[in-house]
Amino acid sequence: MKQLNKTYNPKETESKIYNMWEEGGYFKPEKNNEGKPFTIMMPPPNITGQLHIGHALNLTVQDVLIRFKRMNGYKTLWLPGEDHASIATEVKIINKIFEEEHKTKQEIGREEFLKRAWDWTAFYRKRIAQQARKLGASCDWDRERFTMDKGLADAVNKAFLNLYNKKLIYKANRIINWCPECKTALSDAEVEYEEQNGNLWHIKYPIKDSDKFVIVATTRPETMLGDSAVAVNPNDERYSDIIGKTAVLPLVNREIPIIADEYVDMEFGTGCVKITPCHDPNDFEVGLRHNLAQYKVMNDDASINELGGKYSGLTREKARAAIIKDLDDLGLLEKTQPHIHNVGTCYRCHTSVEPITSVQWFVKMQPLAIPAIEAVKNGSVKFVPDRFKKIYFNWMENIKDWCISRQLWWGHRIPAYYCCECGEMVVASTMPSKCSKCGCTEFKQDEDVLDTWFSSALWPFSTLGWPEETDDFKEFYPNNVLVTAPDIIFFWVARMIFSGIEHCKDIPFTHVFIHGLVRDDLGRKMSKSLGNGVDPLEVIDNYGADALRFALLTGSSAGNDTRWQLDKINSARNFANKINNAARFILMNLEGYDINYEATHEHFTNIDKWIITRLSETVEEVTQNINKFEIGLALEKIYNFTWSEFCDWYIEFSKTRLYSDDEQAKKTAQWTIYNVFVSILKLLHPFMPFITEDIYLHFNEKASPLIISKWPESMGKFPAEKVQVSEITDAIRAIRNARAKMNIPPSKKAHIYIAPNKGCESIFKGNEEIFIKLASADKVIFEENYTERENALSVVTSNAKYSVPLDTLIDKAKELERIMKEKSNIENEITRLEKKLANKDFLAKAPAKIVEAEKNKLEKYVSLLKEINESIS
RNA sequence: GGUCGCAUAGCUCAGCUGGGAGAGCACCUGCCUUACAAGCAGGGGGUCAUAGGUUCGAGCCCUAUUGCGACCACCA
Repeated sequence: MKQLNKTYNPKETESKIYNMWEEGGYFKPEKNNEGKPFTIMMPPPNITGQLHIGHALNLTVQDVLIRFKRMNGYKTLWLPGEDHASIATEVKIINKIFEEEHKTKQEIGREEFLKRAWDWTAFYRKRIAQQARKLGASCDWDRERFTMDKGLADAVNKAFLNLYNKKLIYKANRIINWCPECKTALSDAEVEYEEQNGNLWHIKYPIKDSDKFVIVATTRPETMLGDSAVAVNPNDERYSDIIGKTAVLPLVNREIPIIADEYVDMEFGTGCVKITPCHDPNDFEVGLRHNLAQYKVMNDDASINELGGKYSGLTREKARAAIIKDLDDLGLLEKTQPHIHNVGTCYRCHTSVEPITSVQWFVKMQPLAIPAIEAVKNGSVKFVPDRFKKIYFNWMENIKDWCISRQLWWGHRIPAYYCCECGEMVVASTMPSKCSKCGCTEFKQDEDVLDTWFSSALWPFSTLGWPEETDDFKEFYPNNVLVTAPDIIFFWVARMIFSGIEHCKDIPFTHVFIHGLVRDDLGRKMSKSLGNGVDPLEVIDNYGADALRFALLTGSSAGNDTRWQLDKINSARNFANKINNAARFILMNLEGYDINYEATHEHFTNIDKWIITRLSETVEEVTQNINKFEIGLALEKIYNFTWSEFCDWYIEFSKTRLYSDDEQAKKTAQWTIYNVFVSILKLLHPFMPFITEDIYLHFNEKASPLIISKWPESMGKFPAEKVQVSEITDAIRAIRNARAKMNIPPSKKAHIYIAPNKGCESIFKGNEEIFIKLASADKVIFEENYTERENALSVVTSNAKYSVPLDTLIDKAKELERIMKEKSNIENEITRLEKKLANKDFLAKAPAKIVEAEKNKLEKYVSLLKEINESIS
C-alpha cells in the first residue's frame, strides 16, 4: 500500500486518473455488455468559446447520473459532442476576420469563409472536449459527434425530406423576424423582448374629399411609408362614419382605405391604427383578411428602400427623425406621448429585429405538436421537477409555424435545388442531374442554411447513426435522461420531443432533468458585460475538479438556481482533505491486515454494528435520492455520514481496538473500518470521482478501478446496537459538556464512575476504553449503585448515571444550575408529550406507529427525570 | 395581461408521501489529543414573510395579502 500526502493535492492525481480511465475504456458501454442500457446525450456545447460554470454544472449532473448507473450494472452510454451553433459562431468568425483582416464575409467569399469556420471548429471542439475531461466527464469519446459532421448532415437531410414529403415543410412569403445586423431571418424563439422607452406619436391622416383627419397612434412612424390602410374597430361608434372612406397617406400621398377590423383595440391610443402589412405581424394578418396591398419599404439592413421616396437610403432611426420633423412642419403631428413598450431584439446581437415579409422555409407545427403534447401528458416523457411541463405545454399549445431558413453561411444548407433554366425546385438529398421539366442539367442549391436548432432537434438519434438502423440506435434509443437548464426548453427540448416522435416513432428520452442557473455570489446572472463569470478551469486549477463538482451540487435542488460562493468551494476542498486524511489514518492502521479477511458477526462489537447499520441506512437513502434525482440531498447525506458519524465517532471509537494487542479485536476493527470506508468511497465516487478513485487504488493497486466497482448494498442492520451506541455518544457528549461548562481543560483527566441501570450493562462491555479516549478519563470504574461524591460532576442519561470526581474544587452552585436547566428541559418535554397523549383525537386518529413512538419518548423522559431527581436529592 | 417560482439562523441554502426545524460559512469558549489547525471539542442563534383555513397535528396542504424573481404574450 502506498502512503498518502498529509494534504490532498488534486493537481498531481486528476489527469493521471482520467487517463487511466479513458485508456482503460471504462467510459464505453461495451465494458458492460450484460447490463441494461442507460443513455444520456450530452447537450452539445456551442463551439463559440470555452466552457463556463453553467456547463460545469450541467456536465457534473450528467456524470453523477451516469457513474451511478454504471456502478449499478447498467450498460451506460454518455455520448459527448459539440454544436456548430450556426448564427452564434458565424458572428464570432465574422468579428475575428474583421479584426484581423479588416474584411467582411462577402469580401472573403463563401468558400473561404467556410474553410475558416472549419478551422475554428477543429480548434474549439478540441478545447471543449479537453475541458470536459478536466471536469472528469466519463463520456465515451470514441462516439463524440459534431452537429455538422457527415453523419449528422445526412440525418438533417433525411429529416428535412421526410417533413417536406409530408408537406410539413413549406416555402412561403410570410412575415418573419429579421435581424438587420446578422441579416438573417430568425424564429420566434430567437427574439428576446426588452422594455424600452419610446414615444407614441399621434399623426393626422387627411380624409379624402374632406377637411377632416383621422388620427392614428404609432410607436414606429417610419413604417408609415408602407401603410396600406387605416383600421378602426367595427363597434367603435366614434368612427362608424368614416369606415369605407379613403385616407391620404401623408408624405407619400397614397390613397388608402379606412377599414374595420376586430383586431383594433378601442381603448388604446386614438382607436385608429395604421396598417403596414409588410412590417408588422398583426398588420400582415389584417392585410390578408382585407386583401390589402403590400409595400415593403426596407432593405436588409433596415434602411429605407426606393419605395420610400425622399427617405430612401436613410437608416430606420434617421428616417424616423426626418419623418417626424416633416410631419410636424406640415402640422400633421398631433402630439407626442412618452410610451414604454417592448421591443424585440436578436438573441445573438441584441439589435432590434424588424418584422418583415420575406420568402422563407417553415415547419408546419400543429400536426407535430399534438403527439408531442400527448407524450408529456401521458407521462411517457417526464419533467423533473414536474412543474416545467407547464412551460412546455404553454409553448406547445400556442405554437406557430417555425421559420427554419437562415440567410447565413455556417450551417446545414437547405437541400433544395433550383433548375438554372426554368427555376423548377427539387427537394432532394443530392443535387439532381436533370430537370424533369426542361431537361436542363444545371442546378443551383438554395443559398440558405437551416436554423441551428433544426440539427440539434435530431441529436438524441442522429448521434446514434440514424437514419441507418445501426446497433447503437437500436440499443440506445430512446435515451433515458436529458439534463439541461430551463432556458432551452423551447429551443431544444420541445423540438427534440416532436422530432423524435416524428422521425423515430418514439419519444427521445423518458426524463428531462432541469437544473438551475449558476449565479454569482450576489445572485446576478453571470455575463460578459458584468465580468462576473467564473472560469471552471481556474477553479479546477486551484481547488481540484472534485471540489468544483462538490461546490456546484451541494445545497442545490432541481430546477432552482444556485449561487457561486467562495465559501462553498472552500468547504468542498476541506471535505476532500478530510477524506484524504481519513484514508491516511486507515492506511496507517492496516499494517499487516489481509484485505480479503472476512469478519463474522460474533466478533463485531456493538460499535461495529452501529456503524454498519448507519452505513446501510445511508446507502439505502442515497440510492433512493439519486433515483429520484435528488442529487444535492444525496451528497449532503454522504457528507454528513462521512464526517460526523464515520470520522468524528467511528474512527475515534476504533482507535482503542486498532492499537490493541488483542489480535481478534484488532482484525475485526480493521475489517469494519476498511469496509465501511470503501463503501463511503463508492457512495462518493459519482460526485467526487478523482479523489475516491485515487484513494481506492492506494488501498489495493491490483483492484479493478472504482469507476466500475459495484454500488454498495446494505450490510445489514442492527437496531438494538444502534440504540446502545447512541447511549454511549450521549453520555460522552454530556460528560464533555459538563466539563466544558465547569471550565475543566481536556488535559485534566479524571475517573469516571459508571452506574448502569438494570439490564444496561451490556452497552458498556468492551467499550470502557472509549471513555478514556473520548471523555478525558484516566480510569473507568463500574459501580452497582450511583454514589454521590464530593466535588464530582454528575451526568445522567436514560441508561446510566455517571459520576466524575475531580480533585479541584468545582463550583457547586454552577453545577446545580447546569443540572436544573437540563431538568427543566426534560420537564418541558414531558409536559408536551403528556398533553399530546392525553388528546383522545390524537390517540384515535394518528397512526399507531407515531403514537407508539411518542409513548416511548415520554417513558424515556420520565425515567430520566426520576434519575436526575435521585442524583440531586 | 397570463403562467410559474421563491420568502426558513447574521449570510447562502437544504428540508423526501404533513408527526415539533438542519447544513456550510460567520460568531463565542476551550484545545497543536501521534489521520486531519483545510482540524478537534463545546456553545449561542429561527413566531419557518403576513392573515385566515383544513387537520388530532402545518415549514410542508388550501385561500388571500405583501415583497422579490423568472418565463410567456405584445396594444399599433
